[in-house]
Amino acid sequence: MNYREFQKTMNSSGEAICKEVFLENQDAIRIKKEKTAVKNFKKIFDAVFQITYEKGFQAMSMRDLSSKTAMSMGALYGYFKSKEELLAIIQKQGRTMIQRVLETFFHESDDPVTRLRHLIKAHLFLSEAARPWFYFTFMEARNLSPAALESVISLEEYTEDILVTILEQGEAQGLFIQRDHRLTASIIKSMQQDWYLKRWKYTKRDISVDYYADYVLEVIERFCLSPEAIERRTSPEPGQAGIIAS
Amino acid sequence: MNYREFQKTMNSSGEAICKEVFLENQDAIRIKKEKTAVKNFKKIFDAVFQITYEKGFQAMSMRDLSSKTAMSMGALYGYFKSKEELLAIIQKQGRTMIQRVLETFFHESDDPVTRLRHLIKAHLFLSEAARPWFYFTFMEARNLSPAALESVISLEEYTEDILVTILEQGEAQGLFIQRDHRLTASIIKSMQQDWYLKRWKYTKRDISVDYYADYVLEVIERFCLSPEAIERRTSPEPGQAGIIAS
DNA sequence: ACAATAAAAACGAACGTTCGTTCTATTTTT
DNA sequence: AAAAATAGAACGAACGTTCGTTTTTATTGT
Repeated sequence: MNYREFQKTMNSSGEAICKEVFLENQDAIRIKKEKTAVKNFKKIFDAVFQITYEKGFQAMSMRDLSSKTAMSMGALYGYFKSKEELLAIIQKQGRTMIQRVLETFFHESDDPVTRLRHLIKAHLFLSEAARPWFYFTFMEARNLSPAALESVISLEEYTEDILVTILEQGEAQGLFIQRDHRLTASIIKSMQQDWYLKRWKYTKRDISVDYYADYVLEVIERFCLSPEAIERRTSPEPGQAGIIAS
Repeated sequence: MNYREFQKTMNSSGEAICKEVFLENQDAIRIKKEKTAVKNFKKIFDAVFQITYEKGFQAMSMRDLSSKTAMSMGALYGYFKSKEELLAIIQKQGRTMIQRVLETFFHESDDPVTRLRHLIKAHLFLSEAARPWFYFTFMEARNLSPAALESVISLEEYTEDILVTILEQGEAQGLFIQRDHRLTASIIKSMQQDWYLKRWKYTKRDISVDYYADYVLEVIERFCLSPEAIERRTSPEPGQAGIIAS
């Protein structure tokens, strides 16, 4: 799987997310018609991501948001009760979206090795396709209420748990070396995170997400794979290890 | 080298940094006597780190800072010209401190392999000893002026350059495999960064910086070291590779 | 040793601005 | 003409910053 293939399986525009936001918060917002709500939620989210990427959410004023979206203050407040709630809505929707996609990719294969590959790639590709959501979730977590912050932490632990499970299964089947799997998972996550936190760097160097994903996989497999698993590696997916210097 | 040894080579308290801040900005601040300035700069920095860790710098009001430091508003403004300048001072001082320490560790050994080990460890240990400075430098970079932001980026690139240099030297000597060294350096940095960005996670799991450093080294060496270098590895420093499952 | 005096530092109320939010009049859509 | 959505002026609270005053510290003269 490469990024192009991944994109096809996703509804690329954020329209579906906006629709879900509308349906979930329908009682708390003033706008009645779905079409209007979805259109303007998209406008609002895009503007928030744009402004926030440069200044942070706290530094973004409602007047900034008003002028970027070309909506009046009164119009904006038809879509959320307060600035704090707007933050909470974005954070929550981002998290559920991420969690949902990762879950589908977890239940896709049986072999631990290919399962690990798919999951690492899926996570990276998703963070590429929905970069603003990932960046926002990470950088603006501080401003959340304690309860919401708990959810952020539990998502971090949840995604690690999935990786740990795979690594343990793999070890039981003799495919992975005995390691501190939890820490390995942490390290995998740190490399995934770098992709969307330092995106400017990789853009500048013309590094594609496919290239990056293969590199990360190579690092992890060199570290985790047992000698038997390495033997097996070259034949089933020949194009996979294209990075290794020939 | 472990963390305890590293700490001894550093002046642990931030007093030296505060003194330098005083001397560098002496013309811009109202306070005349070094002793008073140093004492209160330390109080101010500690308070800023504490408040900022929870809310971010923008969300911190000068009244927050006033009550946390137990200094009046008027007193505070004797130490910096504006809130923005306070941010710039902390950022700049943090960067020069980091750069200075890393430079000394770069010129410490000849062999690329031990040089790489020392540098990775030094970076991790420094981020442990001066965690608030690292965290602040990363998280509050957004609020900087374009010129100051350029400095942040150039420090990121500088530290990567050092790693790339070592990896290239090592490859020339047949100690490292041919790789995309720049990307390897990026990945090393991402793991180092995780240590201070997600410190709460590692604290919760009782993972020491020594343990983490050895784990990172093992990941990188498995990925980079040539077969000859691996052969050599067990004899010169026997205690080094204690992580590998026996 | 001790007032008297000058210098340094701290204080905190007050200023103008900007913030998030509200509300009613108006426009647009159905 | 009824309902839905937008406009933008207005509000009090909170912001960063200033400044005249008070308190603390250091220096001087006797």
